[in-house]
Amino acid sequence: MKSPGRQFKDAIYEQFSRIGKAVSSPKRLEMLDLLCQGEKTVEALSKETGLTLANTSQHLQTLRAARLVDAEKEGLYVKYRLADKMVCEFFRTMRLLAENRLAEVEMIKRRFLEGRQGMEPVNRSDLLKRVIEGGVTVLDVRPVDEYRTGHIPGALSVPLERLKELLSELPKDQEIVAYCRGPYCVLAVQAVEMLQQKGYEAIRLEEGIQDWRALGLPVETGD
Amino acid sequence: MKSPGRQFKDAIYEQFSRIGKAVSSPKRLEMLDLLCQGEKTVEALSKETGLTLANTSQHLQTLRAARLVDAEKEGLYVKYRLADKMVCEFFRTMRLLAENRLAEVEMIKRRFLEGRQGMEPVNRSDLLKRVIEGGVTVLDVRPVDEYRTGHIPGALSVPLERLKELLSELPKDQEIVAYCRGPYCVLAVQAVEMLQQKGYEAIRLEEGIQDWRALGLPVETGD
DNA sequence: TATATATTCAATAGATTAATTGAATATTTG
DNA sequence: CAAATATTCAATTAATCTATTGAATATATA
Repeated sequence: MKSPGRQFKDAIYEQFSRIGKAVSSPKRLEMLDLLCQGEKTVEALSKETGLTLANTSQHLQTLRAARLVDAEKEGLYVKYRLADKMVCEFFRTMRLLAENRLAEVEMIKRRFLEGRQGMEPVNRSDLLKRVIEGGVTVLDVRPVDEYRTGHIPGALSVPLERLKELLSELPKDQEIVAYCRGPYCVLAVQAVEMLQQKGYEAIRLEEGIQDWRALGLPVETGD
Repeated sequence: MKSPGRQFKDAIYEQFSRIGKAVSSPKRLEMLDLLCQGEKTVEALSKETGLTLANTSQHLQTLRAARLVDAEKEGLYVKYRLADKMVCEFFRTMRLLAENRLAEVEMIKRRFLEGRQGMEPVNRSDLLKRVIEGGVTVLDVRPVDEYRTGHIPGALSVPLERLKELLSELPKDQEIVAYCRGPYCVLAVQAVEMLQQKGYEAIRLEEGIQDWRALGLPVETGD
């Protein structure tokens, strides 16, 4: 019936579509984004995404079937991690494509940030330069384990939940730059809001550690 | 109910998943791959993919809804093309990810090539070098319009259907290297089979023009 | 203006997928 | 060994997607 060439193509694109199917669900994409920050337990992913445990587990198994993530049992927990650094790059490419092609992404972002943190449309490359050159206090407001996996050199680890208690240790005379997982993580937004309320001059860096790395900038690991 | 942060994330990843859904169908992936070679009419894509016209049109509209392709009516035909060069890069990243992570891809390829063209596992970088340096006759066996959109410098345009009639113009004393759209296009495989039957020393270059470009090599356009 | 051609639209049936729920399994801790 | 915890499995329902068919639209040609 079908020519050998046709059968071959069908089989090949069928395989490619396994990747596509894996990244066709919003929740799975959110999980991949989170896993780009480092390994996570099912429970942690469940909390972050707002899905039930069973549901989270099922999505993770879909991702695993597409060979995008690996699972390993460690004691009572199962830890999931990206199967390859390439997955992270792929996700980033997809993210950039969506940002470039889908006007809705920019709109949703703008609507969310409206009214928050003074709405000032920061000059991003200028802010990046200041972060690179120093002279500002850089806060990494993600959970500690994500900080340990990789952070901007010189950044202080101040997880959002601990920000209040650590406020006293921050310099009042220097501008504070907070960053988190990337443009679609709200941790830094919340941190900046709190800091501004307390009278600090604080600003958010949209870039996450993946973007930082993609710019060819050095990444620090450990404490 | 949902926190603003949660609503924001849901909306954003929902948008990202539009891209994922678009590339979750084997046939749509095949179409994207074809469109990476240049613009095509609905009819042309229908013939290449083996889908009915109505079906092809529907898939193209799905791709257009995800803003991956653009359509333009030209006379009696509607021409579809990639909405952005980025789409091609994204597809390539996805292809490479699938090749790296899904062992099945390599298996399917091996099974198809088994028994054909002597099965010799060519040293690919060596072959590329010979193509770059010259000393071999390079044939582009894709349709002429794809050749015009971009081809390996110095390659001769010999569409597979015209290969038989153009045989006499090929040098018998030089090795012939045939290439087509890439590793999952069968045109070059068929060309090499025919050439070998006719007594030529012919070999297939797996790389398509996208891979060639990604290697930073120059691309020639026009005739 | 009538006809042919290329494409799209609309309706349908069958297949696949996601969320939900409750039960089952496996590991650790008391 | 029993209880607690983390994860997975299985079954169900609702929603979504794909392929198919036949009709409708739009452009070009005779």
